[in-house]
Amino acid sequence: MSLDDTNLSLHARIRADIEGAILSGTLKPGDRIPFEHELMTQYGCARMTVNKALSGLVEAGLLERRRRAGTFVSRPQIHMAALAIPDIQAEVTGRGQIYRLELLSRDVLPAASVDPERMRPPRGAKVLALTCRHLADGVPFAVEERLISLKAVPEAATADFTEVAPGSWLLAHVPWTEAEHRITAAPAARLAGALGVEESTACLILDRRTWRGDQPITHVRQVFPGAGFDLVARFTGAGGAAA
Amino acid sequence: MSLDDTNLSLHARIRADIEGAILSGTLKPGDRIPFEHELMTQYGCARMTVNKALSGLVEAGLLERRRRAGTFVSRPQIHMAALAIPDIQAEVTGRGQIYRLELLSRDVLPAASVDPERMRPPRGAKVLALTCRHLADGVPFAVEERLISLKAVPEAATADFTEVAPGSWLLAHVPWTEAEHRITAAPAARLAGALGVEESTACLILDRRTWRGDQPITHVRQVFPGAGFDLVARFTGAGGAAA
DNA sequence: ACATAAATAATGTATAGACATAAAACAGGG
DNA sequence: CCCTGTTTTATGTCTATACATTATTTATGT
Repeated sequence: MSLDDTNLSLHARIRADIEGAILSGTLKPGDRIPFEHELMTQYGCARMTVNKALSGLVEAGLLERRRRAGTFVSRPQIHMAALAIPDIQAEVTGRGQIYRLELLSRDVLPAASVDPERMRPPRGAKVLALTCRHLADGVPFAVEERLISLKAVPEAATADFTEVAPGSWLLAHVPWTEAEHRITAAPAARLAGALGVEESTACLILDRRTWRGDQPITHVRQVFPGAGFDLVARFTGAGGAAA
Repeated sequence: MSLDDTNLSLHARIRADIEGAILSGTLKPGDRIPFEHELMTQYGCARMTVNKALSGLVEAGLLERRRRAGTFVSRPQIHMAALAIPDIQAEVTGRGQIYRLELLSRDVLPAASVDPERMRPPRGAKVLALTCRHLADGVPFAVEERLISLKAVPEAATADFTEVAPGSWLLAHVPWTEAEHRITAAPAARLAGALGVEESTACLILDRRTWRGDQPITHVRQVFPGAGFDLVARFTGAGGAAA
């Protein structure tokens, strides 16, 4: 089973063996893996050690366990992928380009005047509305329109967003518990000027909203001219099915 | 700590307590949580029980542990979200519309003539190239261009893709181990006719590739006219930071 | 003061047992 | 044949202990 006697701990080796068998296809979704008792004698260890290995794989979603029946390879149900939502500054500098931020507008709005489609701040709260342009080597890379609830993030009122991008600032300051992303395509339209493209240019639009419990924190719409950017989601996982 | 004495197991309760404290913000990223030894006396249990609770939270990415230093709330680095990649048929019927599939073209190509950007099939392998149109209530919903490696999926050569969409067929037949998704925006261009829109219409483009080990299985490019569709990723999780 | 060695304190791993729990298999009784 | 208990069995949880590992702190020698 484990030809290479690496320096892994025993439970990590058991785990790696099973994970490998699943990823290589030797074990297929729905297959039953040996009982804890069998693995225990097979590896010559205590049941807790086997249990810890299997528990990790259950947590990771590779296995399912049914009492009395045994432990089975999960059939990956919905096709999920880990989507890395990029920090724009990191994305630009990661490409070896020079990043620059421009703050195009900054306003404090009463909650009532905020489009409820974008954010539903608590009654009476104030909302900071920002428009920023991200540039890569001086060329517009993206424009973002952002709302920040000052009820949730009062410190934002005094933060200087001419140097640090609001996204990076929030990333470092405010924890969230829920997030929603919506990805669409649309023409640049009224943002064409700010992006330096034609009005009809196809753009990738990323809407992101975050909450802390019930309280909304921020909503941001980032608009990327189509040619310059794409989102990549890479997934290595349990024998799903190729769609 | 745990006011509601639910029917949870002890390690699950410890875990829930800490998870709750993180999600509610009582514990912030970077904070140190009590040592195992302290939690052990606090809950009146063995260290292994505490350890199991914490190990789960480490696996889930909520905690980080440093020997001799203690256990800390993670500062969530990259912003990840679970993205549900939709099955088009399910998406359409889920909206209460009638789904229909049209097979526009079907060819078998030698590996050498396949754009290596799309797929790198093994030498000498044949590749099935399909173009399909998905319709919702008779209106074009998406066009997909697909390559299927007949080396990896020989059964595809004889499958009837005029009824079942290739995506659904593969979903039911072929397990994968790795997948990559790339999301971009572009004008409809040469697919404008098939989609029934202007050439300049902004479209959402989803490129998906799947592998089984090193062997490529399929590549598909699905093109959605901008107005008709969006991808949604919802994430409830560990005290990340609001970007 | 500075490099080096020893003590310390936290997590990491593992053990051998125990009892709990739930679901499947098996038995009988109607 | 169906329904109902009873037994079996694999996982679920937990304990008390032991030693390993490693980064820090403290002590020590130059």
